[in-house]
Amino acid sequence: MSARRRGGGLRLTERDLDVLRFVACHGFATAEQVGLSCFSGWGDGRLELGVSMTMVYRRLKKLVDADLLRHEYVLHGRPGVYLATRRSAELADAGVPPAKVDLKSFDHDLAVVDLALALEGQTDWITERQIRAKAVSAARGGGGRVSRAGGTGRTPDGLLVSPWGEVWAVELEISGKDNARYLDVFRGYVRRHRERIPEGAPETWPDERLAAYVGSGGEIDGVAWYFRSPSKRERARRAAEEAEAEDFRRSRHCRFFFGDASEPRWPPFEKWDEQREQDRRADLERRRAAHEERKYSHLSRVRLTEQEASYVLEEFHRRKNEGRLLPRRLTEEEEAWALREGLEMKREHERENYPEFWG
DNA sequence: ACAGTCACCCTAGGTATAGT
DNA sequence: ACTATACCTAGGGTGACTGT
Repeated sequence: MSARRRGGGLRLTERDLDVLRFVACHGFATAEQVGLSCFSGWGDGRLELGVSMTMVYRRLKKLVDADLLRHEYVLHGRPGVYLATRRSAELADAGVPPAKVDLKSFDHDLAVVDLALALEGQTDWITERQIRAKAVSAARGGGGRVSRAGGTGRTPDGLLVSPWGEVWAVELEISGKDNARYLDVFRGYVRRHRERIPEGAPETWPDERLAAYVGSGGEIDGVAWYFRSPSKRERARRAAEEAEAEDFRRSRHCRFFFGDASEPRWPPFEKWDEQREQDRRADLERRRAAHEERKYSHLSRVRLTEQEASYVLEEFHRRKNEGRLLPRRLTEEEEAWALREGLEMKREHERENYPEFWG
C-alpha cells in the first residue's frame, strides 16, 4: 500500500492526493462528484462509482478531520460541498489557492464540474481556476502576453485538450445571454484563434499545455459551448455563424461546437489530422514545384555546341539538296529553324538520359 | 427521500519479536 | 542472518442510524 503517513495518523494515499487536487482545481465539489472523479472507473462509456458512497463520505470525513478539506452547506436542501484548505492546496501542488463559494455562480460551478466529469477521459480538462491562477503567476513572473490584469481575455469555464494537443475553450450556459452578447463572445474567440497545433503537442503534459495557452494569450483551436436549452443553443449557433461570416479567414482556425449539457459529447477533434493532411499536400506541392524548377533550370542550360550547330546545319543542307544537281544554300529562316530543331532534339536526348528530371 | 455518519467486520501492509 | 508469527494501523465493505 503506497501511502504517506501524516502527523495525525492519517495515511495519505495517491487517491487522497487526487481528491485534494480535484477539489482544489475545481474550487469545490460534492461528495458524489469527488466519488465519480477519484473513486471510479470507466465502464459502458461513462464514469461509474467503484465503491459505495459511504466509502466516499468516510474518506472525505477523514480528510476534513485532518484539516485537508472543509465541508460547507451552501444552499438549504442541497448536498454540501467540499473545499480545499490552504494546507491541502499546497499539498496537492495544483497551483491554485483555496476557493470560496460564490452564491451567484454556485449552480453553474457545480454544473461545470459535472460537465468536466462527463467530458474527461481520453481528454484533459483544465479548470477555469487553473487558467486564472496560471495567468496571474505568468503576469507576475513577466511571462506570457497577458491582455488584462491577470487574464488572457475571456476565461472559459474550462479547457478541453485532446490527446493530440488540440485546445478547445469550453463554455457552459445554464441561464442565457442576449444575441449581441453571444456575438461579442464569439468575435473574441475568433480573434484568439490558433493557426497551427505546434509540432510535438501530443507529447506535452497538461501543465505545459496550460502554460502554452496562457503564454500565447489564450489561443484556442475551437469553442465548445454546452446548453441546457435547445433554443438558446440555436441562438448561439446563429451568432457564431455571423462571427464566422465577418472574419472567414480567422474563423477557419477556430471551430465552434454546440452541445447538449444534459448529454455532453466531445467536440470534433479533427484539426490535428486536417493539419497533417494539409502539411502532406503542401509538402507534395513544394516537392513538385522544386522538381519543375530543377527540370527547367537543367534544360535551360542545354545548348548546342559550335560543333553540334555546324553538324545540324550541314545535315539540313544535305537534306534540302538531296537529289538536286545544283545545291542551294539555307535561307536565314531555314538556318534558324534547323538550329531550333537541333536544340529540341538535343533536349529530347537529355530527357531520355536524365529521366530523374522528368519523373 | 436523501445526505451524511457510525459501528462492525474483514483484509493488507508494516514492524517488532521469537525461534531456527 | 533468515523465517515465521503476532500485533498494530489503516483502508475498504455493508448495514443501520440520524438529521433535514
